[in-house]
Amino acid sequence: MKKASPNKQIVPGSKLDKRFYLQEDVVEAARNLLGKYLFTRFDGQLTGGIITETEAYAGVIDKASHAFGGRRTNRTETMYSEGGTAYVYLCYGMYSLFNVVTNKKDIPHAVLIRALHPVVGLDIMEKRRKMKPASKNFSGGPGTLSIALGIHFTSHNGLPLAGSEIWIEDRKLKIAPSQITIGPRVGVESAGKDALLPYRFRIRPEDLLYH
DNA sequence: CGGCCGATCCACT
DNA sequence: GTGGATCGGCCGA
Repeated sequence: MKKASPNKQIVPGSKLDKRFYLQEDVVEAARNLLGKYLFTRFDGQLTGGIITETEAYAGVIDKASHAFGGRRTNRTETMYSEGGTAYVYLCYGMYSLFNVVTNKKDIPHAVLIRALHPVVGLDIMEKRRKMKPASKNFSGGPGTLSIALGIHFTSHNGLPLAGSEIWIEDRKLKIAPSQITIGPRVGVESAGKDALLPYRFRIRPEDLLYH
C-alpha cells in the first residue's frame, strides 16, 4: 500500500477577488482564509505559504479590536479601508503583525494571520529568519511569519491585496471542518467576555504535513 | 510631555 | 514557566 507523502506541488492559483474580501461575516472570513496561500514579492523575491491559523476581529463591537467603539486614530485608519487592504502594525515594539481587512469601507473588520506553513521561496525566507524552514517557530506565529515574508509595518500597511506586492491565492487546498480547531483568541485577556469568543481558527498541526 | 502597555518571541531555568 | 527586548500608540496632565 502506498504511503502518504507530503505534496508540495504548486497548483495554479487565482487571487482572491473583491467578493471574498467584502464578505460581511468576518468570522467566516477568518475560517475561509485557512488553507489559502499568502505571497509576497519584494525586489523580485517570491515567498509564500499556506495560512494555517487566523483570528477574526469584529470591529466596533469587539473589545479586542483596535477599532472597538469606533475608535479612529492614525493607526486604526487602515482598518476602515475597503476589504482587501493589508493592515500591518507594530506589536511589542519589534514585530509587524499582518491583518487582512474585510467588509465594506468604514466597517473595520480584520483577520489576523497568525501562522503560515512555508512553501515557496524557502531559501529566501531562511535568510530572513536566519533559521531553517523546518525549524520549530519558523513562521508559526504572527511576528515570525511577517519576518519570513519580509512584511514590515512601515512599508506595507495599507497596501491593496488586489494590486501590490502582497496577495492571497486560492489554490484549491481543501480544509475539512474536522481539520479545524476553534478556540478563543490569543493575548486578548483584557477584552472582558469578548476574550472568550471562539474567533481563532487553526489547521491541526498533524494535518499540516499532508496537503 | 511622561508613562504605561501591547493581537510577540526567544533564551534561559 | 518566566522575564527581557524594544518602541509607537494612546491617554491623561
